[in-house]
Amino acid sequence: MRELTPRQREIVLLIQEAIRNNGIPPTRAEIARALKFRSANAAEQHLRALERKGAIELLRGTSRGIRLKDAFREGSLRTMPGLPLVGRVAAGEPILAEEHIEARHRIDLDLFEAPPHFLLRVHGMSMKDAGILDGDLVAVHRTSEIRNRQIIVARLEDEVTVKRYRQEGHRVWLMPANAEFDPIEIDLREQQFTIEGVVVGVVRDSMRIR
Amino acid sequence: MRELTPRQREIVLLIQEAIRNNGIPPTRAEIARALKFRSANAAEQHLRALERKGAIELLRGTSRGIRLKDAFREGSLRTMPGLPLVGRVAAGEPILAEEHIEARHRIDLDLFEAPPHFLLRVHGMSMKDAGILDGDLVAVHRTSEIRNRQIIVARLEDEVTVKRYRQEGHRVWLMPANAEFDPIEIDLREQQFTIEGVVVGVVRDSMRIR
DNA sequence: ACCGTATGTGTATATATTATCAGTATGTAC
DNA sequence: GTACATACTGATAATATATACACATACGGT
Repeated sequence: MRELTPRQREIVLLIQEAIRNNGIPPTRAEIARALKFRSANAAEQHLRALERKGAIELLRGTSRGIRLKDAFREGSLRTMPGLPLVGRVAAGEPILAEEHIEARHRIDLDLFEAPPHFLLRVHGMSMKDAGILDGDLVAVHRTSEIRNRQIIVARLEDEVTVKRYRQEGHRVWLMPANAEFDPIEIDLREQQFTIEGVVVGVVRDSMRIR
Repeated sequence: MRELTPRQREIVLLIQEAIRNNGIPPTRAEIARALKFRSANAAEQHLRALERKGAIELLRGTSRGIRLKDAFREGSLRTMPGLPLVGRVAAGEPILAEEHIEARHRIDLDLFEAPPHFLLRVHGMSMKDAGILDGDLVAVHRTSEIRNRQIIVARLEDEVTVKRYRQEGHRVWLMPANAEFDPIEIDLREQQFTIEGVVVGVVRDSMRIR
């Protein structure tokens, strides 16, 4: 999508404001009035340009038929169903299978350093020293590009696990953050091993006394 | 506000759906079409009734000028400014003073066991063993009703601190969750001590390698 | 020099939409 | 029994709105 011009950004802001304040998008005449155009057609031209650039969608023959595209819609949280919360994952099934989705939670995505794609409930205390406790939710960004020492979500023989990643050549260690647990060593040439994503955040939803 | 009739509820649902799907409220004719009225005036009459009952507001002389009142608006998250994120708090100032609010973050409130009122950035490692690390955000529910062993946000001589609470008579201990730190003992008869709230959750927004 | 895009003015028109008037029918509160 | 809200049909007037067409200026790229 090409960049919007300053004037075009003003139009988008105006549309957002109208929706926020009045609950309805503006008419061409209202846009013209707000920006002191003497002709409503100036607004029409701007809207056409914004549609060409993919910022909005115009519903033909419909009054106030201006729809902001996702990237320009405010509070996309509202329309967003929310991040799926994945509980226990059964053997052999994809991690985001509908059956595993216990709930959906809406969270500002820009709270995290990379946008999470789902939340996963962690079982066990193997990452205790990294501040990830039993029952915590980890926010996971799906990617296979990971670096050493990042905390990742991996799948090892149908078991989903959260560990710190370390690789040297064809050998991978999944390092717990708890002295009571032992590292898991994997030989990439021999073993089935899938990286589901990288942990970008933690949400603890219960402060039960431990 | 009087109860809505079943038919009136249908109209409200239709308006919500139109806003959700198209981004704009429906016209009288569109309502009539959807509900198979043969006259748009039926829709008009329903809208007038809904306005009398306070469910909607009609903008006169405005196409699609239907505004849902708060109680009927979906996704109130959208209009919600979000939880204030409180950074360092200066001495002598209220914790929620505007100057301390670094940002606002929208999070489903029902994610936590009690609705949080604000987020507070934690400094230091004194609660490490409770899974609260330096830089974490704690979700705080403002209340002064607290029980022993709960993790609370307190203010001690203009210092804001997160600790586990323990009280016996007029003596209070603020217990760190880290052997390297010492408990803080307070005599309620002598010292200034304010409870800002109870920690109901934790959000870690950066997984920097520690 | 010429073209495309951005940014407008000004006029006109078809149509989308609100709004009002005149009815019909049903239930319910008083 | 009669007032009043609900739940519609049907028609029409008034106006709100989208959209097309003609024209102007400025600016950057080729």
